Amino acid sequence: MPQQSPPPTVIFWHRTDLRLHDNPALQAALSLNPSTFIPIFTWDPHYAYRVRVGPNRWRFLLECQDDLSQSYHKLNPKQKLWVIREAPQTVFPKLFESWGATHLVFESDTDGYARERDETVMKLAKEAGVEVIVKSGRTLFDSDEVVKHNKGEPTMSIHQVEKAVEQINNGVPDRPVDAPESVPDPLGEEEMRALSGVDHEVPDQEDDLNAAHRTKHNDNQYKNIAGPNGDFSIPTLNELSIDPSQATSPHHGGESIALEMLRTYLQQNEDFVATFEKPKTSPAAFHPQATTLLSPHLHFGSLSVRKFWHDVQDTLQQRESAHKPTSDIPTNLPGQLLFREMFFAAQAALGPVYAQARGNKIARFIPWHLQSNHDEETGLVERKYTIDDEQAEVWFRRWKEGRTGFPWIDALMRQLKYEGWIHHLGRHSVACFLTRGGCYVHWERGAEVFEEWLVDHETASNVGNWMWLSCTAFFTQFYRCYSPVAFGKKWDPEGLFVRYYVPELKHYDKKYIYEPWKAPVEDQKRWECRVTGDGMVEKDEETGLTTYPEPMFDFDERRQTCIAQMKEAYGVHLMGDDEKVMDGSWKEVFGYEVKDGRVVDETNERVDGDGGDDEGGQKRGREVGDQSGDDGDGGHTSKKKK
DNA sequence: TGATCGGTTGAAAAG
DNA sequence: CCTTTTCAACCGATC
Repeated sequence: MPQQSPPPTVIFWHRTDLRLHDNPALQAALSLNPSTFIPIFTWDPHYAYRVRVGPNRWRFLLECQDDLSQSYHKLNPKQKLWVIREAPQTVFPKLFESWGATHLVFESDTDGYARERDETVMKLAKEAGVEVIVKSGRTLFDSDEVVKHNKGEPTMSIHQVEKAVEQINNGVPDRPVDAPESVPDPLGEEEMRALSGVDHEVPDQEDDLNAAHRTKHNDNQYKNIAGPNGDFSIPTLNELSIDPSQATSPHHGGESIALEMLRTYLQQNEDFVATFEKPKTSPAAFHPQATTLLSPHLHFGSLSVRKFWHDVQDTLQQRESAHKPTSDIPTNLPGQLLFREMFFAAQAALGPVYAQARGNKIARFIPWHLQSNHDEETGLVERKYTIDDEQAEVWFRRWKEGRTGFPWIDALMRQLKYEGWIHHLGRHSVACFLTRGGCYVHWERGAEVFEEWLVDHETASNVGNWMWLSCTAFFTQFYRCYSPVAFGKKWDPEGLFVRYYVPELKHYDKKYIYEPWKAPVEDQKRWECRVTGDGMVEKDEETGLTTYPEPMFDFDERRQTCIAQMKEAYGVHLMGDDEKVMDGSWKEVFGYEVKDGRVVDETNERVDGDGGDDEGGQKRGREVGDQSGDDGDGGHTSKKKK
C-alpha cells in the first residue's frame, strides 16, 4: 500500500457468497489491509417482495446469515454480519458517507436483476469517490469469460462449455483460497449506529409476491434501517411475518453445515463420490436422498463450488491412481457442476430474457396454455398470466397442490412443498408432466412454482432445466415423455416413496400404488382410501373413508395429444425473439384462442385448500367447485380435447 | 449438400 | 428378472 493514502475503510458486500472459505472477493478485501472492515448484507426489497420465496428458503437464508455472522464473531468479537434493511440502490450513498468508506468489495453476480443492481451501485460508488473491487467466485469459471470463449454466444451444450473452459486455465478452476484467520474491527458502536439517524426508505409492500406466506398483511421487516433494535441484526421469520412452523424442510443452511456435509461425503462415502452417475441415482430415495443435497449451499454460497470441484477431483485422481472405479463427465459430480456453468453462462450471455420465452433467442416458441403477460415497457414477464383454457388452469392448480391423481407426481410435488427439495429426475418427471407430456401448460408457470418452493432455487439452473424438459431449449426429443406410472415403478416398485408422501395410499398393494384408480372398490375399502373426486373432498360421502383423487386425465391420451401439438409447434419453428412472438401475432399462426381471457394475478393466490382472500380466492373457489361438481366419473375430464 | 451421428438420465415390448 | 430392440423421429454438429 502507498504510505500516503489513508488506511482503507472497506465495506464488504455479501450477497450469494455467505461463506468465509474460498471467497476470492473477501480475500481481495482483506488484502487491502483495511483499518476498518464492515461485512454487510443489504436486505433487498427486491428479494423480499419481487422474488418468489417460500418459508423453507427464507429459513435457509437466515441460517446461512446466522452461521456467517457467528464465524465473523469467532474471528473478532467486535465483528458480525451487519444487515442493512434497505434497497442497495438507495442505501449505499448513505453507507459511504456515514461510515467514511474508501472501498466497496463484492463477488460478481451475473443474474439479470443483479447485474443491473450492481451497475447502479458501482455508479453510486464512483460518484462518492469509493473504489470498487469485484471478483468472480460464484461459479467454477467467470461466466462472462466462458461466454467470451464461446464466441459471445450462450452455451447450449456441455461440449461447448468444455471447449470454452479448456481455454481458461485448461479447464481447471482456481484452487480454493483459505478462510481468513482474522478480520479487522468495524467502526466503533456509536459510529456504526450513526446510520440509524439517516433517512430511511421503506419499500412499497403492495406488490408482494410472497403475501400468501405472510401471517400479517403488513410486515415490519423494514421498520428500521438497522433492524428493530438498531443493531443490524439478521431478520427473524417472525419479522418477515412468516410463521416459523411453515418452514418444514429438513434441509438447513450455513457454511458450517455445508463444509461438514462435504467432508462426510468425502471421508465416509468415497465410493459414492467417485462413482456418482446422476442418471443412476434414485429419485424415489428419501431420508436419506440419493444425491448430495449440496445444491442449496451452492446457491447461497455457503459452499464454494470450486472447493466442491477440487475436493471431488482430488478423490477421483487418487482413485484412478489406485485403479479403483470412477465415473466420467458429464454424469459424475464434476460433470453436474458443468451443467451449472452452462446455465450460468447462457444466462450471462442473454441477460434477463434468459428467464422467459418472449424475446429469448434460444427459446423455441410453443403455444402452451397459461401464457405469461408482459410488461409493455420492459417486455419482461410480470406476475400475471392469461387463462386461455379453464381446464389447463385447473390442471396447473392440481399439479401445484399435489392432487393430480397420479401418486408419483403428487408425492413429488408434496415433497417439494414440505421439504423444499426433490431429486433431479423427480423434477424432470413433474416438469415433463406439466408441460409437453401432460398438461401442455407453459414452463414459466412451473418455473415460478419451483422458484417459490425450492431451497436450492437458482434462476440460471431452474429456468435452464425447465426449458430443457419442455423442449424449449437445450433438448428437443419431445417424443420422449416421462410416464407418471412407469418411471416411478422403475425406481421404486414397492412404492415406499409414494406411501410416505401420499399417506392416504399407504395400505395399497404395490400392484395399484402407481395406479390406484384401477383398484377394485372392495380393495379400496379394505385399504381404507376411496379413489374419488378431485382431492378437495376429505371424506368419501358414501363410505366415510379418506379419499385420493381420480387421475385428472387419461395420461396416454394426453401424451399423444401433446406430442402431436409439439410436432406442430416445431414445424412452425418460431423462436422467442421472432417478430410474431414479440407482437402477439403467433396467436393467428397457431389458431390460439383465448376463451375467456381472464388474467390471474398470482400474488395472493393461496394453494392450500380453501381459497384465501380477495379475488384469488374467488377464482379458485369457482374452479374447484366446477371440478367437484362432476366428480362422479372424474376420469372423464380427459375426454375434453381440441 | 445430404447423410450420419450423438444427444447426461424414456417407454413399452420382445427376447 | 434381466437386457435388447423397437417405437417414431427431434435438432444440430460434422463431414
